[in-house]
Amino acid sequence: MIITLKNGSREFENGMNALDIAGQLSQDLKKQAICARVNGEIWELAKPINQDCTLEILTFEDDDAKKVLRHTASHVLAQAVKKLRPDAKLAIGPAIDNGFYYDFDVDEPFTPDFLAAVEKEMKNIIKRNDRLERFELPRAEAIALMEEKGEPYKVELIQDLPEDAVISFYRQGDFVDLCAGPHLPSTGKVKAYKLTSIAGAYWRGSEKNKMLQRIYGTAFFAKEDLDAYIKAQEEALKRDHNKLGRELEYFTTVDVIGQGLPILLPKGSRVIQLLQRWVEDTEQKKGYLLTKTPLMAKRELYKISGHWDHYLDGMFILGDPHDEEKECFALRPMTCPFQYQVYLNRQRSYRDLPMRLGETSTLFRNEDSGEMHGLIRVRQFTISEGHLVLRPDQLEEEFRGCLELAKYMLSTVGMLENCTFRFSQWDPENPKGKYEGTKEQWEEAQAVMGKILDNLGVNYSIGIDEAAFYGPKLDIQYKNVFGKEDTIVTIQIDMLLAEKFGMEYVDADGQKKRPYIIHRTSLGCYERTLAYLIERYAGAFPLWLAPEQVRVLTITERADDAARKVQAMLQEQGMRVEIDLRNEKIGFKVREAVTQKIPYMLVLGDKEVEEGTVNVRTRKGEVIGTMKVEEAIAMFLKEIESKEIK
RNA sequence: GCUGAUGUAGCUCAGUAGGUAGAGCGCAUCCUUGGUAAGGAUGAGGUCGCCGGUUCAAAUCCGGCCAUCAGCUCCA
Repeated sequence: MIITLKNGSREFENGMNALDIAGQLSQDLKKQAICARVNGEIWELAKPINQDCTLEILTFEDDDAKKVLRHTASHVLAQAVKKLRPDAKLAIGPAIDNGFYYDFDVDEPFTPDFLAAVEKEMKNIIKRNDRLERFELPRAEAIALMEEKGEPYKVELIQDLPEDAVISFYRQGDFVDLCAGPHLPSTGKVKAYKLTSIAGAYWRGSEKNKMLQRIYGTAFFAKEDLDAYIKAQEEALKRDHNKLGRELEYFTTVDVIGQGLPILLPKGSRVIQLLQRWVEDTEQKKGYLLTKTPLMAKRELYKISGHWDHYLDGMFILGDPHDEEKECFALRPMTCPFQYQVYLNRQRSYRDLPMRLGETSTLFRNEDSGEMHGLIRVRQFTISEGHLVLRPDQLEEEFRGCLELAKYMLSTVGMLENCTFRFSQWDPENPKGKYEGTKEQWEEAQAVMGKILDNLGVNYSIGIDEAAFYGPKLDIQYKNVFGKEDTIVTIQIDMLLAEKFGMEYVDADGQKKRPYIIHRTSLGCYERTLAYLIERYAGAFPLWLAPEQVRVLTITERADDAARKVQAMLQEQGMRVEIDLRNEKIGFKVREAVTQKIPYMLVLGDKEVEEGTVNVRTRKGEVIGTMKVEEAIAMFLKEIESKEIK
């Protein structure tokens, strides 16, 4: 058979497996081989190859190989847990980004001590270096085997497989698990691993099911890689906005105010104000009209929009929602029906379109108590909301404009390179009745949006059942330091709410027509953005966004007057400047300013006072040196103007 | 909402055989006027998250609630 390798084709004997072939290529490769990619599919090394194909021998560098290693590690974990707690029922144990987990049903929850014991037992299993042997069984026998082993969850999994599915198992020593594979040849290859945490997780991801115990872990091929990963994790957690944002006094929370209701302290408020002004000014240049609409409305508005039926639980209600006799209000969970009233204010012509409406809009959502997280998931937040009312022929051009605006915003604040794009679609099954509108309407909206995204060359993944109830979305996603992903910017096409609110325009032919609407944000939720920026910069904001840009530090009180003058000169230019006149040594003042991540320090002593200069130093420890105040100001203003990321 | 962990001074945390509390940082006052990441002394500051129970006695044991953290579910 002819095997196409990375660097050319070669002939091999029929029936050889990937490991044998690797051995013929080089002994090093054979040693490092973890699995193989045969015609794009991941294969175990031991699987015989019987026909011409392309073959890639995968080492740990490859993401797919890491998955195989980690998947095998999850089996080792399960085997160890079964040894120590034979009563544990096995659920599922896949590889995930950066690691793996396994879910168990146990009467007594796992403890950290137990985790340590499991790690130890895993070591024994790895030492024994048992081979992982694959075998297949017919459906009835597969079910019988799992029933005999007392694994009801596995039985359920088998029962849900399609009739024609191949049902495979993997055996390592005395442990057998239902599994499609592929796996490493033996447990001894799991060299560097660590169990990281215990958590609850619902069986099959549904809150209606029993909550199981999940053990998370990670595995690498080499100890150094594991250590590096653990160190990187620790470093990442130091940037956690929920810690750093409080330490640096960007925000705080207070029990008596309540969950999900953070208080923005002066520094956090300043950053958000700077972002807001910039967003509003930029949108104005892009032709957006500014609106300011109420934060609450009568229940009747939400009945029209559909929120009353779909999201009553998510709203803060003022009054008795079930007493139809009395007036009942609700705080707004979104801006759409409010901003639509601006459009509806009078009859609109096709000449009025596109109409781009923007609003810095505060929203209220009654999130479940377990959902809140620092500034990323909160119950009251402010977004750069906007709705574009369009003729069909304007849809693509305006969608492009929204996407370009969002990308400009995200790249300016330094976040774009870590964003991913998700085309959020409905679930045609619509099991919970979440989505309104007809199949035809959904298919049309998704087709239009898909075409636009493809035309714009957006590199997106598809998220099924992630759409809004009224239409599909392009969600721009961002990950926090824990690797948890949330939406930072969203651009949505809506064909339902326009109809519900009776929005129309008179076209050139005199006919009344239904406009398309784009819902969009340009920089998303300001609280969330602030959180990500704190993590992105570890609190060291670019000069234009830094709440305190410059601090003037005096060496002796003889410099106090000069320091005040310098502060006044910088403030005159619109800069945010504080002075530190305290009776402390310069080293102490510098240390404090650096700890607080102030971009620039201006040191003033007798020498500078005499010369009328300032001594400029950065938070990175770079002493730029002595210069005239005017020179320093010019340098700062240039950096502010450019929004440079240093 | 669910699972687990946590809650002691403004902050970070000590306080296991139940006997009404400690440190560092910060804060205040005083001394020190110094040259680029911590000068020194003194002092103030706590219903030990809240409510209830057990006990002669609870920060410590038990129960309920509130809040925080991680994960799950959710996220218009």
